[in-house]
Amino acid sequence: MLNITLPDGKKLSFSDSITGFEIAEKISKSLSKQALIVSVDGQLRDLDFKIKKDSAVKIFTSKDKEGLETIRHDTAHILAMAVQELFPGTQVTIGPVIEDGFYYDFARKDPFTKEDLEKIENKMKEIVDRNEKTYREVWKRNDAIEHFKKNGEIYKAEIINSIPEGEEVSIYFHGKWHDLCRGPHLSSTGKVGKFFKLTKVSGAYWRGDSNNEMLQRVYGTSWSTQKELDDYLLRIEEAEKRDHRKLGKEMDLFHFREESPGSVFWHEKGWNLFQKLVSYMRMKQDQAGYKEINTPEILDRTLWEKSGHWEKFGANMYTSTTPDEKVFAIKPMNCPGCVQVFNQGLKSYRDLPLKMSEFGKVHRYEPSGALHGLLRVRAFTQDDAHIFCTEDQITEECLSVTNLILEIYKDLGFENVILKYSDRPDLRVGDDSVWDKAEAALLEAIKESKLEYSINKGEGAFYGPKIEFVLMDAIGRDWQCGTLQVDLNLPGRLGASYVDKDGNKKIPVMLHRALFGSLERFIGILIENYSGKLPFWITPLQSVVIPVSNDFDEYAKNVYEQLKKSGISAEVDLKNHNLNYKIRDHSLSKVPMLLICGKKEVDTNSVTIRRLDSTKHENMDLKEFIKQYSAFNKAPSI
RNA sequence: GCCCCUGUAGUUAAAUGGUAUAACACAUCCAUGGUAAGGAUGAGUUUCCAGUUCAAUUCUGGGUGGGGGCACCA
Repeated sequence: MLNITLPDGKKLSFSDSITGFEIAEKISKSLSKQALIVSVDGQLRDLDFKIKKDSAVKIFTSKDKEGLETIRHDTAHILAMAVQELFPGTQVTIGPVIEDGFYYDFARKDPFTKEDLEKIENKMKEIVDRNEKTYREVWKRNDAIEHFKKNGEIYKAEIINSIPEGEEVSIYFHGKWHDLCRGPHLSSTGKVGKFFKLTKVSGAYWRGDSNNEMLQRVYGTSWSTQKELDDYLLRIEEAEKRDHRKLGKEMDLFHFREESPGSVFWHEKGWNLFQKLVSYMRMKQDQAGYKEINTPEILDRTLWEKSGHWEKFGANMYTSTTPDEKVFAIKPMNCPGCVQVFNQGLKSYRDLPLKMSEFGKVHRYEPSGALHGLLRVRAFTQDDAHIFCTEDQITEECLSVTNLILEIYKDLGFENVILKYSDRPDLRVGDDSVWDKAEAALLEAIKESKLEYSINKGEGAFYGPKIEFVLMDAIGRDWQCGTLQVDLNLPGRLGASYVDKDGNKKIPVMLHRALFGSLERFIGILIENYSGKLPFWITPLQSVVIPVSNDFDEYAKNVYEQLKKSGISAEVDLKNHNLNYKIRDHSLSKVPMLLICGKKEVDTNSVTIRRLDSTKHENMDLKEFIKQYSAFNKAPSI
């Protein structure tokens, strides 16, 4: 007698062993058609897995995450089958499911071309039509290793070798083709359907290690219906439309050029946006008790040696040798400079916590392949601050930083924030006992903040553990921005101290924090989040005054002058073009408000507002307009 | 840095072993227009360095930039 418990609590009894498929059949005919895999006591299994003891069973269809992931996993196998049929001698390695799809890494001398992808895709569809039956076998480890070695699959043999002793080595067959795989899989290749597409090819290191050889990775996406596939492809297209590199060009915000890869040439409007963010943050930080400072961009090599940067960060540093052969480094971080400001003059425990902020421009020699528009550059401005405090103050200061960050994100329209906590990396400075303390204090602050957090093992900075603030944008992508790091190492290395109550010198704790992280990067994120239609108060060009014809140029100029005085940014468009042309022109560059001036407006001393993405006309008295909109010209929390 | 793709006016693209085309933008002129492109005229271009060739923007190699990934990371 065998008792099966279903997720709704219902129990079914069977006399003998039973498979998931048979249970599904028992429940309903339609379920048996839709069933893809099962879980038995929480373990995902094939539909034909023989259940021999009392178990809790759940049946998954394509509507479940587990079902869809299995479809993707199977599509990856079919990809590997197709590649090996078309290109004999190609070795298979791994082919996992990823967000929205899957990939498979192959070892092959010749690279796959775009045409190859098409051929492979057609072959995959053929394999689905062949509807090859899937079955699972468990092999002895050594037999499996021998078998794959004999077939020239040295990567597979290596993978089997690294499977822990005692774990089953399962081999899945789709017809004759077979692969080492944990499973589970659909019962046949036909079950996968044809709602997939191969999206790109790229290189990828074997086992993710850049010391290893490079394999060829084929990416694909796979869904359970044509509509889901179409929706996904549309979503990708929509995301491309908000690419900040494209919008930055269209909106005339910035550009890059060959003479300085990874460094931004800010145009007037982009720089205006940049400055609006800076002055907003100055105001917020001033309210929160920060003192703004500024330190040199170029500092002597010896300081970087003392701080540990020369050794641990040297590969990313720009250096400069002067005519008299002295070596300086262009700062990749602001911290050593800030500590020097702290070191100047004697500090008392009464001065703590001392919060020093700096909009510091740093340069880092990033690997060329990492550069990506504003999101990853070689020269960027950190909205940095260093908080010198006592060990007892760490938790409280961390909490106040967290609150400031959340407030600022909210002002800019990001309310969905999670934390990532990273502890000690392999490459680090300082004793483990010091790390123990720093990690504990930071973790305590996180717990008190009550925010959701995840742990990244070994991802901390070389001088201390850190929290990263990750925000979610309008289309669900997450971006790492702010960071908060506890540092019990640098102040000691650089000789920072304060006089404590008892008259003895003590070494302060230093917290490093950045709110947006990099202004450049944050602007990129803002542009993508808003598709270029930024909140009014940070929009660089808020209005353009357009006369209906030259007859109204004087009035339009007058309106423009008044707007400028009120702090609303404006241009007046007196070019030889008609109204339609100008509306199109400024709409494409995403000016939120166009102010149309003709006879009617002159007569009533008013403007007609035409908003971006609206064809409504709204006539408003000019004084009233200025009063209303200059009030909107600041952050929500100010 | 590694793998693949790629570099043509300000921008987006087209074409070619005999130095190149269009649209938009720009300039001048005409038109003076009420909510997403009015018309005419004009000026402007093959990423750099080698090689092959009578001839290279085109073919080959390299540098460099850009893109998609990997690795790295704010």
